[in-house]
Amino acid sequence: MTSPILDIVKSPARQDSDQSVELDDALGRQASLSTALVSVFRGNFCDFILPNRKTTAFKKHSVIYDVGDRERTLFFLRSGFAKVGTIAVDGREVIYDVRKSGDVVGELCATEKARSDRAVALEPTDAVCVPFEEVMQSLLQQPALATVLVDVFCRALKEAYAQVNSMALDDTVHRLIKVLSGLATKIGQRSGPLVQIPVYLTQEEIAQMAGARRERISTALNSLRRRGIVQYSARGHMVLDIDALEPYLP
Amino acid sequence: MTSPILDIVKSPARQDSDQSVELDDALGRQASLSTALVSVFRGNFCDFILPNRKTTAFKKHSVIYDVGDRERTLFFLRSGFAKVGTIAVDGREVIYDVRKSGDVVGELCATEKARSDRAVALEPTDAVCVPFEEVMQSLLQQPALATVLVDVFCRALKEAYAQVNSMALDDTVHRLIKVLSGLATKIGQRSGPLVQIPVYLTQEEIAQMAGARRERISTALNSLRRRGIVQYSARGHMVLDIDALEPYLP
DNA sequence: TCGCGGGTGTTACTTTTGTAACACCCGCGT
DNA sequence: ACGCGGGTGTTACAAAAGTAACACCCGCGA
Repeated sequence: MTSPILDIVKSPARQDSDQSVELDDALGRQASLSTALVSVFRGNFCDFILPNRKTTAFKKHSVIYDVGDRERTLFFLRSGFAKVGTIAVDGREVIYDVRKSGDVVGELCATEKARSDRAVALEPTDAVCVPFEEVMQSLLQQPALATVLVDVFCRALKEAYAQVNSMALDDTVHRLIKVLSGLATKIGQRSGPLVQIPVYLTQEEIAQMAGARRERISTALNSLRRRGIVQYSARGHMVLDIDALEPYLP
Repeated sequence: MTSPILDIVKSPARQDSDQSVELDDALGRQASLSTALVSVFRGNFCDFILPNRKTTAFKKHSVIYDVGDRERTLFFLRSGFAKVGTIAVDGREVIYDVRKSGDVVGELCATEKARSDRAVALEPTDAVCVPFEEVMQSLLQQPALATVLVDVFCRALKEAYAQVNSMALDDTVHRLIKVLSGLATKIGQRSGPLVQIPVYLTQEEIAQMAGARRERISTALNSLRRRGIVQYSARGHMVLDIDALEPYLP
């Protein structure tokens, strides 16, 4: 993954004063505003399910599980990031969500024999892999954990519905804005009015999240940059100005 | 709700031989091919949660719960049909799903303080209303029920993702086809190669399920009728020829 | 019985989106 | 050092979807 920032920053589309801002990992690592998936490591989930299990390391871009897989296991992310989505028969890709350490991935196998979705590591990622059967068994011994599991599903469901809304009602630009602000609240690292997205996502991937063509996203992104809503940090990571973003939101 | 069948059947768009077929309630009521939401009445859910509770009757078109509601209760449908969806600030509506007796409705309140969705009875509908708290409590006493609840959420999530796929990848006609075949498998009543949809849905509602304008749905529906995929029964209920439908599906 | 309201069918027009094609820039490996 | 490949920016053009407007048909209630 190269980081063609200079290209972007100097591109003909640039007309204003957004210097590539200096944020990278400088202010990062502080409280992210994640509200997406409950951290399954609180609520004793870790105490019950995770101890004495080895974590598996996934390399960047490696497939954690894929469409058609028949193994039924949940992945508890301990570090890194993963995109979850699917690939249609014709090869076109859709991304439902990006998840980070503390989130679960692979929940859908609860009702499936063969997976209909897939997850791919966006960065080097460590995960604890637990067979679905064993998750359900620890639920029998520790019923309070059910709350956590229900919460995981419920949040995912709510977000999926939000995505349906956006696709049904919004145009490309507003879908993009929702994708970006979703990323900001889920995995963003805040510093003042700016939020940095700590993973590198290609325009193609953003397009797959927004349900639009990459070319449109490219144009929309530049229009947002001219309005000061989007910038790029030194490492090519996106930085959002949430104050500037908010007025466009609902 | 009027049933303008004659209008439809005799409309200028008609060019072939689809007589309004005689099926209504004649062959109905037999095993529907529902696979959508697990019947929560199996698996002892009813034994534990539902006995000694009164069922509430909802009139056709009455709102079971609405966007913004702060009460947290699940509704276990015992008869009838309900659409679940939402209304945007500008009034535009989106429908996520149609559910029938045996299904739950209102699950989303598990993580919300204020509901972001709404459910409306499509027919006179009876439901057992159970506060979410009590559901979780019976889970503590009867941990095996967790399987059922997880299943409910997981199926809803899987279907929501399918909807996202369709909106991202399909054009209007294919989205319509998926909506129809989804209705067929969820609430359809089968008789031979034909499946009847036992609720009356306006084109507007179908459009809200497909994420498209009513006008397009009207046209697409007529094109499907000319191809023999869709017919109307005597009471204005849709009837699908699943054999004719299948080739268009994936 | 007359008119109204709701649902449907259809069309001309506008807007949005997708498609195709290409140029550019960069970093990397040969 | 050079070229290649991947990611980005941009445009002209074609296709799809939304908009607006209207006609029709029906059932129902005044």
